[in-house]
Amino acid sequence: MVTLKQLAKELNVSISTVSKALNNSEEIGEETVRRVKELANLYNYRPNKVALSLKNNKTKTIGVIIPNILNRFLAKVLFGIEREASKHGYNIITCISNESLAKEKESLQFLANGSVDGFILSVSQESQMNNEVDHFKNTIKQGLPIVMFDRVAHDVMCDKVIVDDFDATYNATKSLIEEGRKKIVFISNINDISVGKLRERGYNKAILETGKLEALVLKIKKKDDTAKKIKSFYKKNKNIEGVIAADSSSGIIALNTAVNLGLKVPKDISVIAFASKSDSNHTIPRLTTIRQHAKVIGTHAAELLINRMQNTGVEKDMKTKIIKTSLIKNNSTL
Amino acid sequence: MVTLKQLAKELNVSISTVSKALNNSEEIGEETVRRVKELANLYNYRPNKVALSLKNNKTKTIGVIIPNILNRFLAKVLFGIEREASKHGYNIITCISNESLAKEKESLQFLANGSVDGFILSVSQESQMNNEVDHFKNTIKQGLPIVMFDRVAHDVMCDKVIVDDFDATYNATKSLIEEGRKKIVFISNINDISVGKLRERGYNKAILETGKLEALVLKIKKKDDTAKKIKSFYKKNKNIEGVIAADSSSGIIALNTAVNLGLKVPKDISVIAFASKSDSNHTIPRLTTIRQHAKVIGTHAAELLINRMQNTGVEKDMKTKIIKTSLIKNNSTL
DNA sequence: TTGAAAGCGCTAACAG
DNA sequence: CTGTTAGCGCTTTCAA
Repeated sequence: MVTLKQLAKELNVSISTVSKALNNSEEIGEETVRRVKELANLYNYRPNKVALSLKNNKTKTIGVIIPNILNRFLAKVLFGIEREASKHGYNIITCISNESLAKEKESLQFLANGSVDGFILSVSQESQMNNEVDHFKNTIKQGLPIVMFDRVAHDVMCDKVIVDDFDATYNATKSLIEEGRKKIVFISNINDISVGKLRERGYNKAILETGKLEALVLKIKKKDDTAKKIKSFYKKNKNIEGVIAADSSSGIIALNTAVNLGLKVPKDISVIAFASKSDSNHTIPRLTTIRQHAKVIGTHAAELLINRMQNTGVEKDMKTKIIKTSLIKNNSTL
Repeated sequence: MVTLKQLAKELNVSISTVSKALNNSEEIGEETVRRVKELANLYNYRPNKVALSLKNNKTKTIGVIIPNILNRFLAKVLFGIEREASKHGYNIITCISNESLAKEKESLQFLANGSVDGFILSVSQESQMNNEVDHFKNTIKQGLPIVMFDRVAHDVMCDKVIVDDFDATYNATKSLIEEGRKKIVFISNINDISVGKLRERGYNKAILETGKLEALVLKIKKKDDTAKKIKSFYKKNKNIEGVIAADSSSGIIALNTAVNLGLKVPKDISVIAFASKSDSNHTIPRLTTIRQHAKVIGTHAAELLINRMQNTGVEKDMKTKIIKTSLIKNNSTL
């Protein structure tokens, strides 16, 4: 990489002259500016980012810590973050916590040494289960803003972007009830994280409100064979007419298993799941989904953080944005 | 963030004393070391990463440029890269090219200003279609090593990690032939990228070798409705007995569509696809897959790059690692 | 119109 | 054993 020093030497002027010329300072003579720019172009000069960061005490870099990159929703949010950040001239450094509190802490520490100007993150499962939030609070105390999305820690004061999980399942369940479905089951493999619990509550409320239907919940553990579990559930509980799935995997498998057992979807049974467009393209009939608008969530998170970083913490009121889900009716519902 | 300066002031010693004490230099007195470390601990001192980068002229950061984070394979590779990099104390800065040449170039330029010590990337579709490689060559000429994975540019001299795409479909196709399948179709939605073409050739070779079977290729474009296209293909070409899919989406839809048309899988028709474990868990019967060991690819790519960066380009011979795929037989084949 | 110098935070050679 | 100084690449104030 060429430096100002080298350009200066070759042009027989001082470093500061070169710097000013490249930054279009009024101070420098027209001719000099021309010469400097010409040579800089020739050598494809780019100001050293590290030096600038040191000088300005900011890196124009965002640390993103996500629990699991293989989760399509989280990957999509990351996509949204990257796009928005990139638009504003920010880079993102990505760390994957793997749902582990230790890795989450470590990443936070590792980046809170001048590597980044702020964080966007979704809380790991382990942190949520242990209700551990000190590492977040410490980071914020150090002057590094955090924006949390989706799985947030409510007792940490920071900007947040969340989904209307409760309403989403409440409405989805009601829509099945309106179809005339009686035996509706809620299936989830994310019952130990905050959003999973909210989704279950939304379902429960809708069921309880009817005053006659009974709540049926099937919780799937990581180590379970989902297909087996759902199949045996269908066999034990005859005449299930509706499925609300808290995650795409459960939803897809619930649909396919129903078909496999000879049920007609949606004639005999309706299925709705939190899932993506591509998921619904992969089932026959196409899965009715609750869409979370992951990219939008990412965009908003990045926006909030960039604002916060630029207004150097002047506003102290923290915002929580709720991105409403949409119920996209495809062919797995009436 | 606390700096050496502040610690020095508070302790009434010089900055270099503090620095040396923290770095366990022999030069400093035991008592001083103790005092310094104590205060540093109290204030949770961390050496400023940016200052270190400037000083050492390296950032311990890897730039990763991937075409599409929503592609499960690529996301998995990213996971592998992150894990390996993290193990060696490296951070990763992620850019998403979105299959665009312009964005790829821009990301490369944007990071080649001291932000990163090297790159790991998979070539964007547009770059591959236009056979554009100058931006890679320039980056390497600037002294920044590149490791390419999966979609590589053969005429760029750099380390590479690839998959045995040709052999994978060749072997998969042969396994269907050995099952006694006659009408075997190759379905692909990635026909404009290098690996897609290799996969088609592997299939063709196996078919041609039989001397009697006929190659049948169904290419799907991004804008196509895959389900519709496959359905009408099945209807026009009666008695298809085997499917080799170059991508998971085509494979899943081919399987589901067959079932939907009343075919028995695998009795009437076998399906094999490049896909992940979770994909095969999402179909009934479970999809037989060609696994690419994406995480391993990521691990190797990171290893190669870290080696290259540490051996300051002494070895000039570039390595190409081939990660062999595995054919995992599930229930969509005999 | 140009240049010298200081400073961002750190390390390390050299001096005391 | 501790401190001074220079330097990484850059910007910016102040001096010429």
